[in-house]
Amino acid sequence: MVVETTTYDPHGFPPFAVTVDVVVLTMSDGRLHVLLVRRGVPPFEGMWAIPGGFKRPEESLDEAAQRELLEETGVDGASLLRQFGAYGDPERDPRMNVVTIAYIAVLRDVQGIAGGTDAVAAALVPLSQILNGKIELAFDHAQILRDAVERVRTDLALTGIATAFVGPTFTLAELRAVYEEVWGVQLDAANFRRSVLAEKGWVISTGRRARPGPEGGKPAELYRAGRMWRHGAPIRYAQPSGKRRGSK
Amino acid sequence: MVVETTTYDPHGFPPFAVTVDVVVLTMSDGRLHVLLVRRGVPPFEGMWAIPGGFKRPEESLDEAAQRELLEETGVDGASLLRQFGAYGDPERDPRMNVVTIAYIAVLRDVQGIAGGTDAVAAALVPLSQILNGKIELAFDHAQILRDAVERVRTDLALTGIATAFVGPTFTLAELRAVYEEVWGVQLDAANFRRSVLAEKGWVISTGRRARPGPEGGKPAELYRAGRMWRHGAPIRYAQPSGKRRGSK
DNA sequence: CCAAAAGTGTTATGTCTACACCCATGA
DNA sequence: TCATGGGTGTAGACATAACACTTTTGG
Repeated sequence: MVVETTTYDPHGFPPFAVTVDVVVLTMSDGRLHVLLVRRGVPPFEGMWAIPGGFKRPEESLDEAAQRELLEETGVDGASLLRQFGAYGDPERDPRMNVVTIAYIAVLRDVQGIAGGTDAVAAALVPLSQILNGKIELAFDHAQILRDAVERVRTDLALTGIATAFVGPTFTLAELRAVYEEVWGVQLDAANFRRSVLAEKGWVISTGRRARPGPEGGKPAELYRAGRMWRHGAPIRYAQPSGKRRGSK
Repeated sequence: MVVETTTYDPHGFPPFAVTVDVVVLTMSDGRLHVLLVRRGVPPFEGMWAIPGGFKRPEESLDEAAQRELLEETGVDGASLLRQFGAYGDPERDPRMNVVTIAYIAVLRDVQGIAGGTDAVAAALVPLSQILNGKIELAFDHAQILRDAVERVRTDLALTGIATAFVGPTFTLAELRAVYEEVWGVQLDAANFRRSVLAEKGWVISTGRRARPGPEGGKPAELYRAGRMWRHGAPIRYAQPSGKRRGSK
């Protein structure tokens, strides 16, 4: 079979449609949200779906994902995109054979994130609504989304993805909230702080301070992300065993 | 653009060829090896390439990978296959637009691993020969292989992939050798043993013992993999900082 | 007997966790 | 002044790394 696999005829191949889907994740109101679009035509008319579109012959997969992200959110950021899976079951689209390459894009919460697109058709939906089955998604998009969340969970401990959820400057409480929400745990604020500050290069103090919330409290120091996040993360994966406390 | 992405015409899409490539990794003679096939026709005639082939319209990506693995190695094991990336640069195949979905398959070393295929055209090649550029690969296969190795490295700490490199029963030295070779580190045999035996469910003693090597030594106990490997690995990632010693 | 590799014991060091306590702010 | 969250200190539990030492084999 080696011969077959290495000497294929350029013209005798089965053609497929190739699409790129982008799972846009963001932290809104302390909760993980995903950007979904509502389908206007069959199949799955009226259902929510992950935004995506055809790969063009002249662009790479990464470029296609970047283009889709720009079209859907107005955000131009190749660095935010991360490919995490390909889906090609013959039945995944009832009309035709479609192979889709799925990407994750982590954005910090932006008001009017769906501004560049039709406001009625796109919305930020709380992830919990989908994971618990309250909202059904078109095609195999529920599975794709579950896989995306799982990938973000592991990437949180392995890469600097956490800093993509927060703004260019952030408090350590904001950063901690990302880990707590994505992993579903409570992290000790004191120990979290020490882990992140232990090594120079994770977070860099800006000297400025955030305004306390409406209920008071000491103003938190504002940091920006250091270079170390390119090589990993300072926080290890914590089991979601709710026996921890914050700094309430 | 939402409308465009959700209402595409089933007949107006750009067609692509979709292939599945399988990076078959194995531990041979204490070294990580990859199964390659030699191309018999242009382009890249005579060069080594990762085995693969077209996805068929009626099969899923996983099934296509499983079929390719069976055809190339005679091994039937869906559980060994792990999808890790998709590659679709327009220029990656000079003849046509090909999107390939790449899989890793970890096998224990088998004599005649390429037995089901043309023996002249397939071979197990030491990974070092490719990573250091001694052997050039066709297409973007060098990149695919680098990505595969990187994925195996992280999976080693996160999944039970280490046990796929060894046989159904194995000594702890064999298991340790997998980590040492893939990570490029030396692990303390005593501490490795304790980590793996600390929790019941990683390895299970068979009661039998392996024959010592040609240079003597105490016969090592033979273990089989427990159920815990489904949920992770007992060994944490160790930096390749050669300042450790084995139990020589 | 010796060399080699498996396997056990031990100890210093480092990391993690939990929680007490102080600080700075809004109301 | 009180409530709220930011930020520091610290003691015990736990994990890790290093390596001495014992065991069991082949030659």
